[in-house]
Amino acid sequence: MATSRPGFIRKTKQREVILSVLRGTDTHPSADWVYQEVRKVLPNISLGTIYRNLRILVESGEAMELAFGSTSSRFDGNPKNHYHFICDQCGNVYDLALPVDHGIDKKAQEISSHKVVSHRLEFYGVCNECNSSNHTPNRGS
Amino acid sequence: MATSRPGFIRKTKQREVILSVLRGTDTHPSADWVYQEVRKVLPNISLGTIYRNLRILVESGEAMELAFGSTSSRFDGNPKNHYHFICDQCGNVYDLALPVDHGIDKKAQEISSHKVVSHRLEFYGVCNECNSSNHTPNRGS
DNA sequence: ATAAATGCAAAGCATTTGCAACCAT
DNA sequence: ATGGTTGCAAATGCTTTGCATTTAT
Repeated sequence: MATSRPGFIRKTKQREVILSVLRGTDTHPSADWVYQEVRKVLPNISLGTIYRNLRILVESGEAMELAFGSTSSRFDGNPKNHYHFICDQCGNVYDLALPVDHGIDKKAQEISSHKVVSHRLEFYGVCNECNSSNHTPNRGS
Repeated sequence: MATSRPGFIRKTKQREVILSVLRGTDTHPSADWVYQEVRKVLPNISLGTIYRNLRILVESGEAMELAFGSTSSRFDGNPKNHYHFICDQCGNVYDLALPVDHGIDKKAQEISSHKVVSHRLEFYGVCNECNSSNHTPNRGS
């Protein structure tokens, strides 16, 4: 009789594909981008399922949710803390190889008296790509 | 004839009050909170005007927009860069007196090859207030 | 067999926008 | 007088949710 336990999370094709899509890119995609990708494999999947599973993945620590402007969230298949660079011009998000500074949490805790357990650090500016296209001299026109 | 210049931003009672409300609090309020406050002074103001003006203030550098979770944006009347602490439990946002590390932008630029111009740093954990209510021993029940 | 998960569509919310009236310049 | 600004309401866009059905266990 103990064939099912309440609170158990089943393994489904949908969640499997969603996670693999997320792991297979470094573009920090939106839910909709994931949707379009997953649809290539599972044409009948619904957006609702994408959102539900992204949430499950984030809550179980297998993925990370990134919220920048007031626009849509982006997701990262790499769950361990790392820093990002966001291009002010094209909006692309890049991973940074900068080592994570764990000491800073302690420092913040000392001066604030709150219990600090983590931090999030993002850099802004103009990315490589945008920068080079801007500098392209436009002879003509 | 030169009585009006295109692109000029007029001074209005509405924007004035919005900015003063924003400057008058350290709670990093949402647009709706600002709306409710401003309404006490200007009962006929509309939410749309709040949003339009918050945007103008942010773009002109007089305020700052903070986006954390996928919920609503919060605004900060202090436009110069400083760090925040967000309580995972109650969601409150606090300013931190931690000095801003400008050198870190340079470091990020070196290892990334992007043009880094600024950064944003947020700490997470449990705030003072939540922490003490949690630790209150519950004798009885 | 059973409850978790899905697909679908409707609902929810924060934010934006079109437009006629209004008002600062 | 002119065009930026407002209030209002409708529209948008992302995300969530209710429900009947399907599916993993």
